[in-house]
Amino acid sequence: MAKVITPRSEDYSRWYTDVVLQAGLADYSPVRGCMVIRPLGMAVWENMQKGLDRRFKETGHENAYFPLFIPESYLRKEKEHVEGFAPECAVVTHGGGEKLEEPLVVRPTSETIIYSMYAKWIQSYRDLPILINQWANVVRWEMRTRLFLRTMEFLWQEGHTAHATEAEAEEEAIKMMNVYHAFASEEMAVPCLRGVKTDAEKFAGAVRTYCIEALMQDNKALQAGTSHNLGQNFARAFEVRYQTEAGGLEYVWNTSWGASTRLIGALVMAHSDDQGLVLPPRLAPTQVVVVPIFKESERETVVRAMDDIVRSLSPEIRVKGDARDGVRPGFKFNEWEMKGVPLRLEVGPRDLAAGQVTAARRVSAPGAAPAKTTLPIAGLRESVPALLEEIQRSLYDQAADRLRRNIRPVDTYDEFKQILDEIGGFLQAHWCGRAACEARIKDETKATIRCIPLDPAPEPGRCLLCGEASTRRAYFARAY
RNA sequence: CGGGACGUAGCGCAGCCUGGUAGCGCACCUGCUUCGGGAGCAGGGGGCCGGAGGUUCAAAUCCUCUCGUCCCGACCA
Repeated sequence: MAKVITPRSEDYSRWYTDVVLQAGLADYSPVRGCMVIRPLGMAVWENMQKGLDRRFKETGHENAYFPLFIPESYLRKEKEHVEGFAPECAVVTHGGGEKLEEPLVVRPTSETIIYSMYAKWIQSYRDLPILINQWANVVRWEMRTRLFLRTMEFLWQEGHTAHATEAEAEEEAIKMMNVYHAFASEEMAVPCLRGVKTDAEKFAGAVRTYCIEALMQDNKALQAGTSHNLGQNFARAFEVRYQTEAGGLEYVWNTSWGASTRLIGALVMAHSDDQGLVLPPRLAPTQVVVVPIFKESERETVVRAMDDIVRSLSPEIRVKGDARDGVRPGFKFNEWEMKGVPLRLEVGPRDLAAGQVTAARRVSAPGAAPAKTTLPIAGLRESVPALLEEIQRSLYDQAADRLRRNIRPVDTYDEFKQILDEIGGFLQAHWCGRAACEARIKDETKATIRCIPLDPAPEPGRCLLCGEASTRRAYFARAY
C-alpha cells in the first residue's frame, strides 16, 4: 500500500476504505449502498460464524431459517417496532407481473415473522423455552452507507427466544450480551464495554437493550452487538401464549439478539495500520504464509523445503505456501501484509543451511521494534501455534490498553466538549436520566450515551448538563 | 432534501484558466535479465474526455441544460 495515512489523521475514513478495498475484503456494487463481499471478507465472516455458532450451541440454541419476505401488516402489529423500522424498509409491491394484494416487506429484522410462527408452535409451558438463531441477510434502506459498517443489505445472525418467565428472558438477554463480549475479546481481540442502552437508543419494540461497544483507532465508538429483552411486547402483538402448569394462560417473554458483518468493519478499524489489514490469528483465513526465496538454480530445493513446512503445519494451522513465479519476495511480503496474514515464514538458502526459517510477525509486540526472528525448522509444529497465540494475545492487549487509556471521567460540560473535540474516546459522565438532557447533549456535541454499565459502583453526582442529582455515570462517545 | 466537490484508459490523476492530432503513473500483454522488502530494460494493447445542445474553421477545454458519483448534515447494526 503506497499510502501513508495514519489512523488518527483526518483521512481516517479514507484510510479505512483503502484498507478494505486493497486487502480485497469487499468491493462496491453497481447498486448504491450495497456491497460485494469478496472471498477474503467472506472467509473472515465464516470464521466469525464458526466462533459465534459454537457459543450459541454451547448455550443451548439451534439454527432455523425464516422467510425473507414479511407481509406488511405483520410489521404494523407492534407499534414502536413499525415506527422504528418503517422508514428504512424496502417494500415489494409487484410479483409475477401483477400488483400484489398486500405489499411484502424485505425483512429489516425478523421479529414479526418469527413470533408469528412461535404463536403456532407454543401451546404449553412444556414447549418453552424456544431458543432459535438464524443466519440471514437483512435490508435497511440507509441514506448514507460505508463498507461493512453500514450497507443497505448485510449479513447477520439474529437469535429469537421465548421464555415462560420474565426473569428467564432477562437472564437470556444478559447471557447473550456476554457471549458477544467473550467472542469479541477472545476471537476478534477487540475489547468492548458492556451495558444497557437508554430508552432513546434502545431497539424499537424492546423493553431493554443490552450492547457491547468497541472503540476504534480514531477514538469513535462502534456498537458491535445488541441483545434485547423484548418483554411481552411481541407476544401480545402476535398472540404468543402458553398454558401454565397451573392451567392459566400467559403471554411468553421474548429476547432477540444480533451481530452482523459490521464486526468485520470493527475488526479493521480496531487493528489495521498503514500497511493494510491486520487480522487476529483466530479469525485469519490464512494464519501463516511461507515465502520461498531463491535464485533459479536453488529453486527446487527451496520450494521443496517450503512444501515440507506447509505440510507439517497443516491442517492444524491454516498455512499457505507462495511459490508464485515472476513475483519477487519483497512484493509478496507487502502483499500478504496488506491482506493481514498474522505470521510470515521466509525460507531461503541461508535459512536452510542453518536449519531455520525467518519469522516476521504482521504486528510486533507493543513497544518492540518490528524485527524478524528465526525459528528452527525442526520445532515449527510447536513454535508456530505458540507464536500465533502470542500474537492473538498481544493484539488484544494493545487494544485493551488503548481502550483503558481512552475512558475518562468527566464532570463539567466544558471539559466534556473539549475532550470530545480534542481526544474522543469514552467519557464517563453523570446523567440525571432524563431524555431531554440526553437529547440536548447529542444535539450540541454529537455524543450519545453508548451504554450504562450494569453494575455501577454507586457514586452520587450531578448531571453533566442540568446539575440534577445522579447516582451513576454513563458512557458517552461519538459513534459510527 | 440542504451545503460542498468531482465526472478524461481497469484504478489513480494531469491537461481546461489562455480552444489547434488524448497524456502520465499503476495495472495488463510479449521478450530478456532478475529474485533476502513493492525489479530493470525494450516493445505492445487499451479512450465517443458522463450525456445532449450551443459558440467556433476547429471543443476534453468556452456557454447552457441534463445525468451520475463522492464528501459534510438529517436516518442507522
